Amino acid sequence: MAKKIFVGNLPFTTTSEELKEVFTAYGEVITAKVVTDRISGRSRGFGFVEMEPAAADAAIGALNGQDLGGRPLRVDAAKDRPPR
DNA sequence: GTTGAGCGTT
Repeated sequence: MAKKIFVGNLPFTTTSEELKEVFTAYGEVITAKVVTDRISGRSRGFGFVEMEPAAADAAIGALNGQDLGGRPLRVDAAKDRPPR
């Protein structure tokens, strides 16, 4: 199983393809998904990326705190679907 | 046509 990465603070126009493109540049992206609000059907402005541990570490170290869309991108290790 | 802390569906 690969490592999960939490990606936040991204523009509302960002899609899963964009997220995958950005993360695939640092390693093999297993799955990339942007979380959209199921209640209203709009993007929540954050998503999840699954990659290998080495690639995930490289992507986190490279994209965490970086500027994307004019805002500091937030990249960190994600939790395993915690209950709200 | 709007918004801005956070951890997602099968």
